[in-house]
Amino acid sequence: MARSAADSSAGTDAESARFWGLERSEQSRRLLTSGVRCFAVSGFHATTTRDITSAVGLSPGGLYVHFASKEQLLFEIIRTGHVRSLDTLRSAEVGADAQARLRELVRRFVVWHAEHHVVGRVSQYELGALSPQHHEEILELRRFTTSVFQDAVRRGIDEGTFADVDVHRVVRAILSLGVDLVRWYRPDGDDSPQQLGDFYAGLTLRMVTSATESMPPAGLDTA
Amino acid sequence: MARSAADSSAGTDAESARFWGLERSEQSRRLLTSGVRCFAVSGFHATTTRDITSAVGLSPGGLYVHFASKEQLLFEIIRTGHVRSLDTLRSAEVGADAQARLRELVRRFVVWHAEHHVVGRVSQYELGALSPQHHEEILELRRFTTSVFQDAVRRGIDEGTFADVDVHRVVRAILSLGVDLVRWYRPDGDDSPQQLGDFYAGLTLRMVTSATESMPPAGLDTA
DNA sequence: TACCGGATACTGAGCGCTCATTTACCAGCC
DNA sequence: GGCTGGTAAATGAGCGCTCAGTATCCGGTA
Repeated sequence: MARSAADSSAGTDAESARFWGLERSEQSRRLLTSGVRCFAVSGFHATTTRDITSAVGLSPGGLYVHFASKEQLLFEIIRTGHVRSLDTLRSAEVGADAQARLRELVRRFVVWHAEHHVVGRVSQYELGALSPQHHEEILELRRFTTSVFQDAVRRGIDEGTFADVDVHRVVRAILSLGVDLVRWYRPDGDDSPQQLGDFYAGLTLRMVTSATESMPPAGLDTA
Repeated sequence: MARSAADSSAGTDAESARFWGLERSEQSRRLLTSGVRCFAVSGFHATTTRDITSAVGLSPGGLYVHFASKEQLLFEIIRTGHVRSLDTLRSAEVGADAQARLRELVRRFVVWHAEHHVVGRVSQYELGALSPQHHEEILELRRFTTSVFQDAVRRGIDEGTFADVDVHRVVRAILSLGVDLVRWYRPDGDDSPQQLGDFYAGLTLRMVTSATESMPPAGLDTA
């Protein structure tokens, strides 16, 4: 059975510390976890500082001992979510052939988003509530993620393992499949994160290995 | 060139009337269109009745002549979005073979979400702001959409045209690709809605026609 | 051991403000 | 003269955040 306790990345204290960072105080981590839960359920603007703090037994003012503002708390959540997701991609083996490489990347990306679908939902849905500076900082992290996949696909094309697919389009499709998980995934559903990872990795490989059909070039309308 | 004026489904008065419904007054339709724009940019809770009404030259109270509440306005937007999207699926030819059928469904679904990505974003992202009753009503519409795709895939499997794929999983992937469009699609990007429709239709067919790899059955963890 | 000084964590009242909605009123118009 | 579509002002609730004050802990000192 899937580890249902890990679905919001705060199963145990040790897990929580590893996820949010060892340098943060336990109370800070509790507030982050509470924020994740509240933002995921109601969205940033509909959750109050009272909601967040009362869930960890603090009064409203207690939040400002640990964070400068509600928005800062959101930013720490979203940044950590993106960094952790990127970490799992970075720690993937590079040595294997292009097919194994892409398979592993997709698997990791999907597994991460399934296991951390609550953090993921906040990271994807509440971006618009960030300040422009914070927003830009997150977009920078995303460009990194995108380029990891693009490099993997390009490598397969160069090697001749993959068909001559449109890299941008295919990578966008791969990211869509992973990202959209956070919208519908439920830990009590039929699939474990690993099963979904395997399944989507299979889909992805079919996307890049089958022969390219005659596809109109980008920039021209077919109509 | 893609019809950029139609990207929020309110290019002309006639288009607007056809989209929102002929029975609605022009001012109502203007408010709906303004609501779409505001909700898409800032989200439901962060947009004020002033934002919505001032964009059409009304005072805040003017909204309540046409809608019972801000939530009701949101509901009308989301309901209409889902109904219109479903309409395009329903009006697709049934007669052709399973492959042509699925191709056409995906194409229509993708084209609709690209052309109406602003309405689509509100429909997908602001569901949580609806009242429980309204929320449930939307979920009902979604089940319809899902079953249209499921029937199409099942038909291909029964006919022997498609591989013996997992219908639930594949359809979820198809819906993910279409739905996630509203998150990233920009009308000034490289792809027109039709091109994306063709591209994703191609991906989808590869998903269902290639041989099934050895995939673990759902419900058991691979770990 | 006893005491002190200061840092840290937190409380909870409440300020200043904004919000959705209501109400009272008004102008055309069939 | 009521109906429709609108305004402006008022209402009351609730928001993020501040701040004066309290509790607790800890190292240094004698």
